[in-house]
Amino acid sequence: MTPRVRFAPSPTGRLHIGNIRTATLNWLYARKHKGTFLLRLDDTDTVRSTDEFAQAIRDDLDWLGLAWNEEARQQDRTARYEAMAATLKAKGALYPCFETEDELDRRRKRQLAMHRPPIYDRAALKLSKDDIAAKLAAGEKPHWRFRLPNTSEGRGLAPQPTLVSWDDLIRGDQTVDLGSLSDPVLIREDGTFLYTFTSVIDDIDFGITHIVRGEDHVTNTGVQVALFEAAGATPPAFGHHSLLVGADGHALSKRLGALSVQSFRDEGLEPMAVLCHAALVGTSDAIEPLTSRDELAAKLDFSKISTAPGRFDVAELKTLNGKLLHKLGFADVAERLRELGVEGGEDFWNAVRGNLEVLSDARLWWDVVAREIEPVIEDPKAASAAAAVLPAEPWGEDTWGAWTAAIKSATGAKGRALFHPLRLALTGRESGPELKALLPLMGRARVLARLEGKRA
RNA sequence: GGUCCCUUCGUCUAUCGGUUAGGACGCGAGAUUUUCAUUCUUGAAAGACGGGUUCGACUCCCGUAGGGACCGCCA
Repeated sequence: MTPRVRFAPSPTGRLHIGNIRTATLNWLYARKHKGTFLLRLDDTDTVRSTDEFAQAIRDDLDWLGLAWNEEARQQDRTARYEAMAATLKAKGALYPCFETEDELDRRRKRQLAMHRPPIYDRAALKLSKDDIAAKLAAGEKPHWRFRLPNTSEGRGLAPQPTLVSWDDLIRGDQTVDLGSLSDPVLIREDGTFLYTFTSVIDDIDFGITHIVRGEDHVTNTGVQVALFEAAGATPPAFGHHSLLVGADGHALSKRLGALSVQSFRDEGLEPMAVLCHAALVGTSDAIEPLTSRDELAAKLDFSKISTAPGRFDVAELKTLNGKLLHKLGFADVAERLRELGVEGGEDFWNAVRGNLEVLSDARLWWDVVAREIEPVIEDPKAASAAAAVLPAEPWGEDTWGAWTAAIKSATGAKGRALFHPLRLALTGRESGPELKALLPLMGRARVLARLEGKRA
């Protein structure tokens, strides 16, 4: 059976590192097993969902190179949800409730204050048919809860545990006690559906075989397994990866905006670096730069994902980005270099790639070899002495050695005292690629001008 | 208040009752670069705390502390 997996973001915001990790894991799984990757936009929250966010999510996935085979929007599927709801109501799996949100909220707070679990007491289950008819006649609108199976129903009885178990792809044996949970609301007072419900119906209809999502869903999974069964379907396999925490070890949720795909794009990071980091962070594998998605997919192994929270550090991502760039060949970047206004060829790329953190840094070095920079002259006399022995063109890879040997015999300077001033004069920078490789790309006129302290 | 998960070098982690506790990032050193960066080699560096179980515990159990998740008419 080829797997069918899905990534189901709600279009209420941009994709961020936490989302991307889920998306990447799912995509890689489909890729590795030649399965299908479905993008499902969970937009049942019509107040917060927007088309703009939906499009931004598509753009972000495109940028990451996570192509999807099929796409669905929950807003398009209400007819199907209504049909399933009718079936479940007929079975008695869904029951109407008339408490207001305020009332439920107050009740929860009271329970918490009394140090009791904030669980719905199933009061609506005690409503008689006449009670319900009267309320409906009075214009009251019900919301509908899913009656979790086999739990005790109050009446002074001690709650009985109702255990739902599954063999989690990532966490191993998992058990959720439905007896400690409220019957979830599946249909709002206004007749619209909630995620817990729509997600299960979609997963059934789209034939999803593996649900890989964050640890924040483990309790949901307990409920949803019961829902799958109530709907007469066999639950798929589940895998719950740990969530990410920040470099300080605390929850990421407050600063997700700064960790959005958009911000990674803005900073000039490589999609492949983001993918590698997203797939490898929080696993027992080393976080290393891989240049192909297939290589990454081959490494994917859910059992290697830690159940402890993963630590995400942007600095680490940037380091990874640099290491990835250092591995890339000219052909991999040629087009994007041109877009950056860098016209250098393979010689140029090979000379500078070891000094890049982001690709746009190449522009700096292109300015150094082919455009204008401000030289830094520490000692004008030494600079003119160097200029005096600058070899005639044509220049090649031996030019640097010949020139510096000539300067050394003329001035007696050696080591750092010889090279550091030359680097500053020729590049305006403290560090950079080997000058041996840079020099021939600069050309004699430019070098001479810079040695005179002129912008060139 | 309840339920669940987690805790090994600075960081991410391997180990699944007997190991010189391994790797990666970062850091230090050396080599290359007659400079720096890159690259390569190499070094230092760890089992939260307290109790058990056991011939023997990082590994199993209990407790404490710390971290994470959930307990929504959000997803």
